[in-house]
Amino acid sequence: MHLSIDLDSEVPIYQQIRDRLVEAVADGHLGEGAALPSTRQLASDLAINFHTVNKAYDLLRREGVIRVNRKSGAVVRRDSRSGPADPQFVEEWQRRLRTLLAEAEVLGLSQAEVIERCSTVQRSFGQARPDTPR
Amino acid sequence: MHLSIDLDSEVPIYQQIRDRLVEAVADGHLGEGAALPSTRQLASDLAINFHTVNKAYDLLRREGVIRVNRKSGAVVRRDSRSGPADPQFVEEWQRRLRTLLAEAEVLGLSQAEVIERCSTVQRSFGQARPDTPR
Amino acid sequence: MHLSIDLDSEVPIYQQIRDRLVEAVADGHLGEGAALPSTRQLASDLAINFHTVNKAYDLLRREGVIRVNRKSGAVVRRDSRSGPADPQFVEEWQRRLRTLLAEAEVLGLSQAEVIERCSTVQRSFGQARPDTPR
Amino acid sequence: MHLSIDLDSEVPIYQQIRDRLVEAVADGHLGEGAALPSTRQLASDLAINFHTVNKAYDLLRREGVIRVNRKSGAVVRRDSRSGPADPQFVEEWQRRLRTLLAEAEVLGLSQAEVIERCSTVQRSFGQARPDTPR
DNA sequence: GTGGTCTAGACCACG
DNA sequence: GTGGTCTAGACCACA
Repeated sequence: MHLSIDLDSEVPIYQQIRDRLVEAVADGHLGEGAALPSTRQLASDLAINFHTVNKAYDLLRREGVIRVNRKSGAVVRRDSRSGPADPQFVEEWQRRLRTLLAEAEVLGLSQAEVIERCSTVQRSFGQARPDTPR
Repeated sequence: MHLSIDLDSEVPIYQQIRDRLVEAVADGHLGEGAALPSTRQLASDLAINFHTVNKAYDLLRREGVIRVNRKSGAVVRRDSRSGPADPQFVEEWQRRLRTLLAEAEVLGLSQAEVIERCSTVQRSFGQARPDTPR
Repeated sequence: MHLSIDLDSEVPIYQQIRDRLVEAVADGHLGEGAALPSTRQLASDLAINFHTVNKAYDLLRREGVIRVNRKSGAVVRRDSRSGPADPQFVEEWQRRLRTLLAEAEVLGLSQAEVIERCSTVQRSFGQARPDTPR
Repeated sequence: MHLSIDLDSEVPIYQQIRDRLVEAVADGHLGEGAALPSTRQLASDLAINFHTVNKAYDLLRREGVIRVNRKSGAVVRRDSRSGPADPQFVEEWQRRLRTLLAEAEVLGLSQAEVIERCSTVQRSFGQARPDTPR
């Protein structure tokens, strides 16, 4: 398991870990039931402190993405086939979508181009998991 | 000019101000050349420190969204008709898009529904500025 | 004997076993003198390590709920008809009661509703053991 | 603000802090809007590390009991007059109630005595806030 | 001055 | 061997 983390980014490291793992679940590299590396292992790989990884995992656990088991470590609990999640999360997600699309407008990206980029990203999610009907 | 700010959000206030203003530009409430309220005025309206507003304006300036002039105050420099912006910004935007779409997958939103939501938001941007050709 | 255990709960498994067994004694499914399953049997049923079951039984033994005998296994030592227990246990129990009731207040449950819920649970305890005078 | 914490308890310190604060909210010592001491201040008072207090506050924040503001610190967000909370929390609360009442049975407390103890505790909650109708 | 992040290391609980 | 807790201290972001 390799995650590309930027130690100099203004985005907190634990948040980057969380984001990369969510992406890995979305694109099918980590399916439901897949085991994540142990906190200390991943911390060692990324050359960071294990508490930072711990915080990322804890965040994912609270979001319902993984479950953490003292014995077997962290395991993916829900992926794109797990059905709808908490409406509250969806609402919050929608707010961020609005902001991101507003930024695209100001950046001068046309609405059609934005939709095209969305579709491209979505297709990349399907690739590692081609058997899933949509 | 009214901006809805949540003082208890985990999102920094200056970031919220920046986000709301970007949205105002995107939906046409603030077109190119439009004047933003003075920092002290806005700070007073929102009952916050004017340094916080200053920080938001400075962020928008560095992003190329507004132009700040000592005597005429802050003015919108670019809106959705201003043509393409710095490719570096676009690249960074694309990364955040990928993360946001990955979250949607994990939340269980179908790809079609996500595209639909994007389109809906984009249409809401067009409404206050119907004269803009696309 | 079937106990519902959640392997992913934040509550330790041995604690869950202990809790379920205490509830089984309270609701009359396990009366004074009743034999508990052997540690290896129960561990096999729950698909967990038998050391974990051992730990639960040891906890119950120290609490005075069961008696453990090398050849006859674990037997219920006291149930609701056994008379008052160690005042120290009662005192500690009372502290936890206070915390739990405080949580109910903060959750917005009315005091009357809380009492009602208590009574309902207590009635469920009486059902499997209707002969006990109160 | 003084909280009685047992450093030698098997209950984690951050959990004890959380429990004591919930009780303080329930009994009216901390009403809605009341300010909690700063994390570092409370840590100093209790002679513990501020990270431990931090964790307690974070827990309360996630439970919806307090809100945390970079400027003004932690403030009580909901007390017993705030109306019903998340049904999921209530359900989890009910499970713990069942376990606690089962323990009372096994301890030899009569059902009537348990109800009496509940009522006594509840009356103590009303004392510091006598104006609240129930 | 407030909380948030990250590091570092020790010790414990769990299974 | 896994995660959880606590301590300790540095540095930064926010308002």
